[in-house]
Amino acid sequence: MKKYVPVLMKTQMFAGVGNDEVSAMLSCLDARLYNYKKGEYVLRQGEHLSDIVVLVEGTLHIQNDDYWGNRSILGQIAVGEMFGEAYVAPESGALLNDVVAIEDSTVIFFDVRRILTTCSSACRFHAMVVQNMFFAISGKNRKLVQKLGHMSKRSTREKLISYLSEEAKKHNSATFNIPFNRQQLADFLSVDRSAMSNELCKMRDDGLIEFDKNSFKLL
Amino acid sequence: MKKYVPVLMKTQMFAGVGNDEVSAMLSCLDARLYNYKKGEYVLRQGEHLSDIVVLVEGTLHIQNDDYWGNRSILGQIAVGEMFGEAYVAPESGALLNDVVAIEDSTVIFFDVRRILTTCSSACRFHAMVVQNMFFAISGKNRKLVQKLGHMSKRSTREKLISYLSEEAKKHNSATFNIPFNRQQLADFLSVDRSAMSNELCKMRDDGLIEFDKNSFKLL
DNA sequence: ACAAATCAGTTGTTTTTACAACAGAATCGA
DNA sequence: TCGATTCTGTTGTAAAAACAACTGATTTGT
Repeated sequence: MKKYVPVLMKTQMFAGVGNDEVSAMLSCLDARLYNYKKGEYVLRQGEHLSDIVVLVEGTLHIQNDDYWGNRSILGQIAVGEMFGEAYVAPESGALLNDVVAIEDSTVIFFDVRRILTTCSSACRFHAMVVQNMFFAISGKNRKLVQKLGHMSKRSTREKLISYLSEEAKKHNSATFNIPFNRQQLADFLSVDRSAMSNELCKMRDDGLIEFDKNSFKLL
Repeated sequence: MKKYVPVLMKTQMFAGVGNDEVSAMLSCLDARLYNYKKGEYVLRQGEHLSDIVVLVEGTLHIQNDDYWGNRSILGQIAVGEMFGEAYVAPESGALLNDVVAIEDSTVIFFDVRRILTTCSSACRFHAMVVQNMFFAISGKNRKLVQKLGHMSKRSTREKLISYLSEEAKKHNSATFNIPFNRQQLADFLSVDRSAMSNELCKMRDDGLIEFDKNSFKLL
């Protein structure tokens, strides 16, 4: 376990916590290390979870199979990222997705109750971890709400307007660069790339926006 | 402030905390009470927030104006609900929405750092509040991810398949009732009601599902 | 520097969705 | 109970998006 302390130190969860403190907290947080071979399941749909999990080696996929067996990959988890935090609330019910190792992987499970219940003064940094976790989920929440705001628009143009307006607000300027190329933006907004490209040009023709590559200007 | 302790006790934030304890914690959490007349802004786009806010009287709307001034109402906040929790992380940047009182309203602001930094032993229930907050936002997260999973599907049929599959998993059964009528389900999935109704019937004709009112069965 | 790969825009066709308008069934209220 | 309202399904039409295929521009790697 000690081997992975440097990895843990770089995670959001342990941001600002020193090497020795992380080591000291491992037992206090009931950290358990597990290895998975490529193809093995880390978490299964239907299971109940009361741990927050951090990937310290390898790569994982979050997968979803619908009732008729169609599989879709919802996301990829890279080293240092945490998952499971959305399912740890007592009332959250069973997991609805699978988490699978797509290469040999190692994860560390942390009991959420041990995280949230500050223990003896032995771990002075415990409160810091709680804050880190809270802000991490809070930030995730914000991103989800924002994305949902765009996605809930019916037309491609409305989605673009929603997204671009928000970027302008974030940058506090009508001119800004976006962190996506066209395909990525289309994927982000769940629309067809060529249709979106087409719509962007129409919006330019209508005098709503100007753009050049990743640089946009709202008029 | 004391007047609203019974309201606070019913909130997710203070679940399981007794009357006297809530009262005692108000100062420890730096609770500040504000009144707003109908039409006044509780929070404004562009502001920075480091408080979690609980509505104790009235009704609020979360509004969003795009760059060209088109307003959309993202949601309504009822008595006992909290908001702002997605923006309290230090790195979250400015608010992107407005919160407006649509009738005379009263809210209580709680400094998030005071919540997360457990104080002296005076408030034994402080840890409980931290847990409550954590689970609340974690649960919100889960709902958002799930909804996003449906919304990211391109066609109405795929959205329905995604939603119905998930309901089946939740109920652990191929037969279940949904908590929406047709219009509400259409709004939830951001599609047209009549088109959705049409698609549901096609899915029935294709032998995928059976349904009667709110009761569905996957085949 | 050059070939290969990636990226952005364009066009035409097909499919899907939104929209509007309506009808029958179910529900609600007086 | 009766009228009004709400809910659900149906249909036709218009609008929009997806899809496929292609072009030229830009970037990348050797």
